Amino acid sequence: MATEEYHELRRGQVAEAVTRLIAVHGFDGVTVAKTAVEAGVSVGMVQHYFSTKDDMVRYAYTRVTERTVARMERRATELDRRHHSSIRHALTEGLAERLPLDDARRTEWRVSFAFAARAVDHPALATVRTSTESAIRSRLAEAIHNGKECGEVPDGADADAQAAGLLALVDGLGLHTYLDPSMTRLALSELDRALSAVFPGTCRENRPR
Amino acid sequence: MATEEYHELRRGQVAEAVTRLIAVHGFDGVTVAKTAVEAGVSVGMVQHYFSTKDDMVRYAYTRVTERTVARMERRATELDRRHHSSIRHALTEGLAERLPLDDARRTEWRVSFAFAARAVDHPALATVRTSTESAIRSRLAEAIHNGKECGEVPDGADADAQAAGLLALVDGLGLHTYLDPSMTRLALSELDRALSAVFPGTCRENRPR
DNA sequence: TTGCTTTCAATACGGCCATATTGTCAATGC
DNA sequence: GCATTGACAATATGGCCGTATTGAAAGCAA
Repeated sequence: MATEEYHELRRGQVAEAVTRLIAVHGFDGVTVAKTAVEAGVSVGMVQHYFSTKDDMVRYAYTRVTERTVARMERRATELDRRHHSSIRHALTEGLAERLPLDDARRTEWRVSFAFAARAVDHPALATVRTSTESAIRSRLAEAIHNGKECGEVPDGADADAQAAGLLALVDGLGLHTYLDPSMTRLALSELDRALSAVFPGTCRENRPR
Repeated sequence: MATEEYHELRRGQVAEAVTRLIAVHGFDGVTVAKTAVEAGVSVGMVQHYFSTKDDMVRYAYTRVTERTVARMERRATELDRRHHSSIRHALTEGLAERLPLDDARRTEWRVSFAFAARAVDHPALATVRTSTESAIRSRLAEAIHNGKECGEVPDGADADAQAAGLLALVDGLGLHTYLDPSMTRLALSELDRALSAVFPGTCRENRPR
C-alpha cells in the first residue's frame, strides 16, 4: 500500500472515533486521550497524524459533511436518472436525506449539528460549513432553474432566494425533528408542501437534466 | 428592599455576565471564575447564589429566551391591537424579531443558539428550550386558527403543522442569516413568502383577536 | 453582650486537558 | 554497517476548571 494511502487510512480511523464520541457524549466529550482510546491507538499516534486537536476535529467535520452531501446527491440523482421522477420529487427526497429520519441519520445529524454549533465560534470549522452549504444552495438553485426550463417552476421565480429558503427550512425542520422525533411525519409533509410551492407545475417533454 | 428582591437582582447580575461572555467568547468561554470577573464579583459570591455552574447557566438561558419571546409577543400584539394589522403581518413581524437583524439581535441570537446547541446534550437546558418552543408553536397555531375564523386562512389548513413549519423556517433562516448577514433581505422575503402561503386571504369584519 | 445566620471573599484541592518531551524500534538509504 | 528518518508509545508538564473549605464581616434576635 502506498504510504499516502496508509496515512489517510489512519486519519480516517481517528476521525471516525471522533464522530462516535460526539454521537454518544456530545462535542464536549471529545478529548484527544478519549479519542485515542476509542480509536484503539495511543495519544502519540493521534498527535503524529494531527498536529493539533483543532486539526483533528476539522478533519472529522469535513468527513461527516461530505458523507451527508454525497448521500443527498446520490439519492436525488438516482430518482432523476433512474426513475425519471419530477425534479420536485427528486429534490424532496434528496433534501429529506438531511433530516434525522432514522437512528443512523439521527446520529449523523447530531454530529453535524454539534460541529455546526461550534463553527459559530470557530473560524476553522465555519469554513467547512459555509462552503458546504453554499455548494448545496447553488446545486438547489440550479435544479430550480432547470425546473423553469422544463415547466415545473414558474418563469418569474427567484431561484437563489427559493433555494436559500428551502435549505433554511430543512435545517430548521431537522432541528425540531431531532428534539422531538414524533414530529417526523409532520416535518416531511411540511418539506413536501414547501417543495410543491416552489415547483407547482408539471414537466413538459425534453426537460434538461 | 425585600431580601428576595435583592436575591433576584444578584442572580440577574450574574446571568447578564454569562450572556455577555457567551456573546463575546462563545459558550466555551464561560467559566465560573470569568463570570465572576465579568460581573465584578467574587467566585464565592457566584457560588452563594448558584449552587452549581449548571444552575447558573440554566438561569441565564431562561432569562434570555424569556426576553426574546416577550419581544416577539409584544411586537405582534402591538401591530394587532394598535395598528389593526392583518394577522399575517403581525405574525411576520413577530417572528422576524427572532432573526438576527441588527447587532443587538445578532448577539441575542448567538447566545440563544449557543444555549440551544448545548441543550442537545444537556437535559437541564433541553427542558428550557422545548417548553419555550412549544409555547411559541401553540401561540402560532392559535393565530392560524384565528385566521381561519376571520378568513385569512383557508378552512382546511392544518394549523399545528403549519405552525411547526413556520417556526422551523424561522430557526433555519436565523442560522443562515447569522452565518451570512448579507442574506438578511432574502431571509425576510422568504419569511414573508411563507406567511403569505399560510395566510393567503383577507380578513372579514369582526375578526377575533 | 452573646450567639446564630446570611453574605460574601480568598484560597486550596483534585482532576482533567492539550501538548511537549523523550525514547523505542523498524525501515530505508548510502 | 551505520546514520537517518518515520511511526509510533509512554509519560511529563503546566494550566485551567469546578467546587470545597475556611473564615471574616455584618445584621439581628435574645
